[in-house]
Amino acid sequence: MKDYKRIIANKINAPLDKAELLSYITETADDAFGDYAFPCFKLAKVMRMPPVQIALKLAEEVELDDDVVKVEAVNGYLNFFINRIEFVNDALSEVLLKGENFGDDTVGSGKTICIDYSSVNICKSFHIGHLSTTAIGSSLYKIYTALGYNVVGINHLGDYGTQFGKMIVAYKLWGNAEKVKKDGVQELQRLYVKFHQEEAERPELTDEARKWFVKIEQGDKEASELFEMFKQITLADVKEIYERLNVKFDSWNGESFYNDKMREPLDMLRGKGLIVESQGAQIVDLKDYDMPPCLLVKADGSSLYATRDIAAAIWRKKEYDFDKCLYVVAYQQNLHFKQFFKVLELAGLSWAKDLVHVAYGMVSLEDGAMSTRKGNVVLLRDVLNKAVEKSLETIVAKNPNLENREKVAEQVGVGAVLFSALENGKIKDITFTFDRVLNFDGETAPYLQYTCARCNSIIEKAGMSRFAKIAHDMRALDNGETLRLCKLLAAFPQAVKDAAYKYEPSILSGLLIDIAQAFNRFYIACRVLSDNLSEQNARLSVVEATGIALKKGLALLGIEAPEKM
RNA sequence: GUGCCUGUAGCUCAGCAGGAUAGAGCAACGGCCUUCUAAGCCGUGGGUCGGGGGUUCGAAUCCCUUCAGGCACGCCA
Repeated sequence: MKDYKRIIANKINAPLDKAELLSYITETADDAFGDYAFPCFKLAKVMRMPPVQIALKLAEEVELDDDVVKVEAVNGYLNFFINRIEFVNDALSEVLLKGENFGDDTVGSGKTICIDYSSVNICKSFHIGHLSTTAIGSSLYKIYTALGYNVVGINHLGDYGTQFGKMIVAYKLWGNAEKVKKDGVQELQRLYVKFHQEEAERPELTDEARKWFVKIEQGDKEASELFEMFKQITLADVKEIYERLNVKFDSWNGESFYNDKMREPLDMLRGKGLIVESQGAQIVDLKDYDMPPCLLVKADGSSLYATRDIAAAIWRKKEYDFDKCLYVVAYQQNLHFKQFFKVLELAGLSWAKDLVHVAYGMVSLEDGAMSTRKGNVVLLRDVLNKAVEKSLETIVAKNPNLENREKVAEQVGVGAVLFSALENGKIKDITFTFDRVLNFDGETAPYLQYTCARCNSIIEKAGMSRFAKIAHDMRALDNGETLRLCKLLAAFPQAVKDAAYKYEPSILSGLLIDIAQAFNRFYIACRVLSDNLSEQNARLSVVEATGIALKKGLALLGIEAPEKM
């Protein structure tokens, strides 16, 4: 694609640094104003003239050519009209040429990026509170991969802590192998909830749990076997969910993996004189940085969350030599990440700056916060099932002859759920409601998928004619609908990069919605299939390019696009 | 109390390295299936951009202040 901003900047004869001039050039708010604009207000002082006059003067001096075909001075703006037909042709050619590689790049080649996401807790069922980290992390995984990065997806399992001692106690008191085998995590969850209910009145259970946790750590046979069973049951459960969500990991090294990897980092920090003793615990004082201290060793000698994360960061740097390591974790933990990043920085590890906390907002229910302990959760499985069920109902009602209806219903239902976690800025809190997730109209995944299916349908109906060697009649593309759509298609590659660098998949999902809207307007305004094959071929290229972009965009969000729906 | 985040239409949000009349979707109401999938398209109503100052030719966007909500703040993760 041509760099129109630069081309235009070179045509403006203003007393300004070229780079500065270039930075002022913007896209117009409305196609009626042209395609690019240069506001002349900043020049008023330098040139000692009113902006309106400056614009008029500069307009006279602009040399028009094949790229920039018209210039207008309006209200102090210098408005440029580019060769729109050529632009449309270039934009479409770019998409069609790249095909399924559209939006891909090589900026990341030779670089490695670790993404810590989803990170489920053993013995806890997968609920909607886990959806954001999973969907955002998975999408970033796919986006960075498309940009050429070597990506390592890490599921940092929550598989360490006294809660597993509690689970063993609960299991021995109220559970049995048969039930656990049959009901899986649901049963583990029930036991977990029951323990916390009983614990309130029987504090001795807490001590018992601590003892069992110590046994796990010491490798006691019974304790280890039970813990391992809990772990396998949980993993079998979540892997089924990941399968449906099309989410993948390269590493399942969780917290327990770092049990024997904390001594070295601690020694290193001590060696640098960073660790001091305070109230029996060992801490890194962060007063100078306006933060509370970072606790690394408890008074009883055991490690903490931060210790483990420090060990994990160091291990990952050694193992993967990452250029960046992302942690897709809710903003609740802002301080924790700031603290342990700072500790690594103070330790003189230059790569500490490459650790990034990708924070996202909290999910709550209409009646308040979710709590696994209280059993007040909405399971993701149930949400997915409801969405798929609704999708199937819609298919039966609207397209009863559709082949593979179950498969399509799964793609649409799951897509709708995933999209609900990717459509808005990630920092926003979300109140979960079925109404929101089960809405398939408007700015939703089903809308994108539907638009995609429309594209496929037209192309299928056109049949072989699109390969006919008839020149495209570009006049068929000389309209506002096509121009707007092509501008959005041209913005796709940069949106993929912005989404990556801002850790914000919603930048991409937002563009996809805009593309789909623009296409549907094009669809209504411009008939594609026609006896006039040269006109049809021209418009068919718009349809095909849109289909490619939408399918690719959805794939980068982790959402499948059914051929038909 | 201190720190961080959020506040834009009834609801959910976009816009926030300042720029031309503040945009979508949902909900409401009214249209459009004898031509490409109506999970769609078009139209109508609806906004003191939380409030108040300031900087600027120009502020939803930058600065200050204030209010409201969320989160976090030493031996959980």
